[in-house]
Amino acid sequence: MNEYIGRVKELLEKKNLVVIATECEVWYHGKVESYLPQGDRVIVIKQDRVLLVHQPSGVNPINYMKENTEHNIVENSEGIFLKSKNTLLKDYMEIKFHRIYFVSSFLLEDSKDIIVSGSEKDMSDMIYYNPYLIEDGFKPFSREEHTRFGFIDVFGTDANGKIVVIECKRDFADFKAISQLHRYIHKLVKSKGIPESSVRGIIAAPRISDNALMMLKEYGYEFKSINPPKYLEKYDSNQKRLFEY
Amino acid sequence: MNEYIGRVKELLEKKNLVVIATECEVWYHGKVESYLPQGDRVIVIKQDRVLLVHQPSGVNPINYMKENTEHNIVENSEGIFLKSKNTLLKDYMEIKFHRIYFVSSFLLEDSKDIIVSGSEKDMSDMIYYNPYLIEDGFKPFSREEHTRFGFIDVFGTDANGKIVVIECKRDFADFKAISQLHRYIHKLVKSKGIPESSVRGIIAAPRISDNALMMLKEYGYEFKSINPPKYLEKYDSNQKRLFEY
DNA sequence: GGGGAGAGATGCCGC
DNA sequence: GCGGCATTTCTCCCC
Repeated sequence: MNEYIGRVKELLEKKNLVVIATECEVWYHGKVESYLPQGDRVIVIKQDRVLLVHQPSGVNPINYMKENTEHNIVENSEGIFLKSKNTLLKDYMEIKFHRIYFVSSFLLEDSKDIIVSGSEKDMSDMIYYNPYLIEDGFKPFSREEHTRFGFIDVFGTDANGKIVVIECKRDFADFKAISQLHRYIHKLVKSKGIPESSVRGIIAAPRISDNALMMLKEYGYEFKSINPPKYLEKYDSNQKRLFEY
Repeated sequence: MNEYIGRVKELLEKKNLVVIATECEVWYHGKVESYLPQGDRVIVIKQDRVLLVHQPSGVNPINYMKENTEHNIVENSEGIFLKSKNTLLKDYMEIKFHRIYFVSSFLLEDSKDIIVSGSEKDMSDMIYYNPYLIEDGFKPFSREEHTRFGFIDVFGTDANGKIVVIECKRDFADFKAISQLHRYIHKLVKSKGIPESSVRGIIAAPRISDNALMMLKEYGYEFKSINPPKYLEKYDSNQKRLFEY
């Protein structure tokens, strides 16, 4: 274990990315307090001083420290510890190592960013550039607008000159989406002195929950079933392979 | 690289936890589509067949596959790939390996669960058992109650027999907390035919945002500044160590 | 399984 | 830094 600990110390100083498989205990003190009893875990310390503690299963880390955390190995009569402190966020972690299975490391280069398609923003873009998806005569004049009455996905007018406020959801629209739409329209009506009858509210989403539909009808809003766009090439399920980019 | 790939294949079959440091490209197709250009990453495949792709920095994985995903190494004229498929969730990932820096592995034993204190539930428990924290004469009669008018944190009566509905927030209370409280009270008043004037709404949180405070005053509710409890022993910042549990 | 709500949510952007 | 909001949110619990 001492060789491993020496190696970890050295790697932490070099600011390498370090992976440790270990049997350990973990204490955390910050917004909450937590204690993780002795057991097998994988610890990753990244080059930006992020620390992740992963259980043998599950997607999310069971404990973590955010970027720019200080990490120090401390050996004393009670055992061998990794003590971590984030002064800015005022949180602390302490890991007691009982056994170390392996230590791996490498200096990774900063990576490129991910390109994602099919988000809510892509949906509002799609509607903005293809207004017929809502209805004939719909004229959008802004999207993703931060106004003093809130953040509106798509904003425009219909064939009869009525104001149209559209709230997009990439998946199910629930009652929260309706109250979000209602809040925008309420503030809009109040601040501009427009009669409520000249504003239409539309939820654009693939589907809507029963509760949300009820709430929507109460407010006199409309639902338009629209799927989020996927610009990237499709996975070819016959060939079981992904496509050239 | 071929040795590494052979090792990964073997380890995937043995269902070990595998850590790979690699220069790679990643495609994902599921609820969204994404493409991650060539760069350095750390890949973790867990024993429950979870796959994580981590950038050299940041807390969250940039791509992931959930539990029970199938993973297969595929070598063809286009290169060496890890192809992953989750039939249940209908999502797919493809990783093209350009270089492999290291491969590590170990068979970890399932770990114990974490113990957390300082959550919203702990807060409602604390208020339930220490009602004077709200005010003298407050008598709670339920907590964390799922009712047909919603999920109420603490429910009780005050010294004058008025009904008290308390919504707890472990951190800042924002306008959503107020509308949540309003929704409960509105439904309660409607379903029980109680006059609105005989129900008091209280937000219990360490702090409240300006917007939320305005909204709270409009509805005639009250704010009580309360911190979430932390039962576990405190981190001693002088001694820089944690304590016996 | 859907629905409602919390989370050490995280992360992004705008003011 | 706060605010408002999306997220392959995740997770839990109830109906």
